[in-house]
Amino acid sequence: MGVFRKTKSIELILKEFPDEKTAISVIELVKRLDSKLNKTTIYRVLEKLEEDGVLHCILSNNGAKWYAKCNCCSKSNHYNLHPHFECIDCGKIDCLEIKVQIPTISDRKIVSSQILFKGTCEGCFSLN
Amino acid sequence: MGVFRKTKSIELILKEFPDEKTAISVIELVKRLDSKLNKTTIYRVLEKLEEDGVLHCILSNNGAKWYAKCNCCSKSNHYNLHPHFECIDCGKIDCLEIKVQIPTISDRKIVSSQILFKGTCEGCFSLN
DNA sequence: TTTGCTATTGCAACTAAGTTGCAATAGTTT
DNA sequence: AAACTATTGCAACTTAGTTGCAATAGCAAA
Repeated sequence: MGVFRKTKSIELILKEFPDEKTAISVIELVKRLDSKLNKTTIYRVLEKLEEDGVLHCILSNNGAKWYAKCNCCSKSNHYNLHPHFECIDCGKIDCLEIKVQIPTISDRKIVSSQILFKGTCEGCFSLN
Repeated sequence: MGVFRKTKSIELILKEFPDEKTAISVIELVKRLDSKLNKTTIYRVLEKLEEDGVLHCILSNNGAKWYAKCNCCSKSNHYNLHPHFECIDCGKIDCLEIKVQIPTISDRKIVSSQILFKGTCEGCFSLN
């Protein structure tokens, strides 16, 4: 793809991503923009933004889709090897700026990875 | 839970797991056992077997649930830190017998992880 | 500014994974 | 054999995500 028109939908959706670390679930996005955009549009715009290297997709522990801004991706090469963190208390997911060593395995070729750590986030951690 | 009765359902479902490495998707399991078991039963038995440390659950790249036999879990402590591998050619998922270094992050406490590598598996690798 | 092209959107209907409530069935213990 | 209750099957439901199509709206050229 790549025929990018500056539409209201793209603007509204991107406005929901405040920084490069915080992810938002599609469900939350559909709820927030319910009065302004159709859910089909939201799904389609997210898909396109992912293809174009603007957002990347994360699967939460229960299988729901979350999205976050990319800060080092290109259209052709999604740098999706950074790990994510899901808080088991508040449920939020964010990107971790650390690298995890990808192993080499004989007879197999690893081309990408999906790493989700679960635990207690900063906010919930300090509440205890 | 833990009130384990030796039922036909448990026997039939466990029979589908040939070894400790190969995972099966719930969808595949429902298809295979369609004539013998109701899908509700399958979901419920899998959930219980997971709680009891007999099986563990893996999320595939598209969010579908897969299960595989545990070989070092207990009821109270699921050892689910081993990574999994999903083949982008044939789609199969299996368990990797390697350890991945879990990092420490300040202000957060990691209690579990979910690591999925994607690429080409042994079988598909040798076909190319 | 207007026209025309076509990417994008909204709508309604659909698909499919997974869940729920309840009555019937079948392990297990006495 | 009887009784207790965990387990199962069924049907109906929930909900994330998809599809087809007609209407709309960016954008470029005239």
